[in-house]
Amino acid sequence: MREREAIIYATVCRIPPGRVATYGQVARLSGLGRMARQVGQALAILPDDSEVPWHRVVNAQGEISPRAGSDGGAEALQRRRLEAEGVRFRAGGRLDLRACAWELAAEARQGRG
DNA sequence: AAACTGACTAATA
DNA sequence: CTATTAGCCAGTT
Repeated sequence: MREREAIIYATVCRIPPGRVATYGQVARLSGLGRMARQVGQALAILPDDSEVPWHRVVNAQGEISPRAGSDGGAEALQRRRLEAEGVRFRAGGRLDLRACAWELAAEARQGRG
């Protein structure tokens, strides 16, 4: 396990249930700057049943990022897990980042806004 | 070393 | 909204 991956996993584990974060956001919060792609790579080597809530990471478009060489099983699993946490998708498989995006500042506000 | 690839993102038309 | 372009960085061949 490389250090970078450990940092990324730690950050992903900080995403609360029912909320999502973007790859770039995770990279930044991990102090990795523009390494959004590395976040994806780190999550890619993760097993589907990992304790890391990888399903709470989506792309900047607010949609589940398509995997390469997959039948869509992982994407379907990700969506099911998010829906199970209360994240609701809009038509087109997209979700409202404005509603369920993980905002650190919101942790203190808790509903104000 | 060079080329290619990938669970990305922002800007532009 | 879609499509294209440019930037990004690490891993693999």
